[in-house]
Amino acid sequence: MDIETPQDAANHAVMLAFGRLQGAANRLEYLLGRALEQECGITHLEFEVLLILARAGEPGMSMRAISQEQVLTTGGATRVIDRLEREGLVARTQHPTDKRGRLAKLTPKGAETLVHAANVHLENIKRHFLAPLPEGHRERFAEDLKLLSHAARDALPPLK
Amino acid sequence: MDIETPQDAANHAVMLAFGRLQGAANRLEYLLGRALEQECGITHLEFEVLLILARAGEPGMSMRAISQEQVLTTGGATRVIDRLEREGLVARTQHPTDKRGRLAKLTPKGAETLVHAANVHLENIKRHFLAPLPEGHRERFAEDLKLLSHAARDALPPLK
DNA sequence: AGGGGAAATTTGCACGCGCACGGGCACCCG
DNA sequence: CGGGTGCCCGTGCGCGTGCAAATTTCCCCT
Repeated sequence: MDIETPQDAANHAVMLAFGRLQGAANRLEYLLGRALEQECGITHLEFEVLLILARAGEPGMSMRAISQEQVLTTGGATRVIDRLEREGLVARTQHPTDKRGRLAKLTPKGAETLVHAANVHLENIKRHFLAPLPEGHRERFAEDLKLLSHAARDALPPLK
Repeated sequence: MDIETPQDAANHAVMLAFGRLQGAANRLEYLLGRALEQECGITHLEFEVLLILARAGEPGMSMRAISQEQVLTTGGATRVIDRLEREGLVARTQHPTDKRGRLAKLTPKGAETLVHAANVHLENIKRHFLAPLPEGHRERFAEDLKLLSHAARDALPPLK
């Protein structure tokens, strides 16, 4: 037991650092998410999913695979893809060999929307994510983020 | 315009880095949040609010001030404090001079819960947040997080 | 070949939060 | 000193997501 009083907790450097990770991520998500919604008509989550589908390329991706790229249950993935499909940004196809599975892939309209949104998003990332960091810190910061993100992925059991 | 194809977007280093910030934060929040819920009976947000109240100390904090420490509307703050009050972890008092305002402060039970939760949380932070980072990177990483968090706070207009 | 357990997706339910509005109060200006 | 403007808090509504059950299909073992 390291922490014995509320003040110990309140001023703990490590806990503060973790709080700032959450704080930075939450504020940036809100800030940049609003911009995407207003200028492109998609939420930040939907943008990230389009990005994932762009990486996946041709055969498409299963609901489960999508859910594991984000912090989502398969049910959550179903509904995100539902919305994107309704908007015509994504198309579902049957899995070629497994009739249980369905694959989601970008439509041309989805690709177009993604490109537009990415330019909007990138501008905001530069302003709010890159600019505050000292020039010489950015590369190592990104590298550490990668380590953290991968470690967290490995530690997180697949959501139902 | 920098990005012209979905592939440009999918492989853009800066966008990838931002995605990893979100990914790491979301996964860690889920992972550590579940632990807090199961072992301490409070959500991660509730924990962060207890921490904020511990820092605030005696007079207490207004709903608005709480909402601005997190990414919350005042309505959201009202409801978080409602739950914490129902659990006996927080007490509301009238603002001494302004009859519109109410102040929330930790109860002894809240302080006790906070200390317990902080120890649980800290253990998980060490394992999932500190451990994946190389020894020599941690200090600068925390420093950069602080820069980012503060910049984002300054850029984010107060939520209604 | 048949059967049972596992897997992929979808869906009803519950819950938390942003949003926007309403009531009450403070402050300032005339 | 009175009225208007604006702030603080609380609440109804809508939406998105986790959770868990149900359905369909697959796959392995006997």
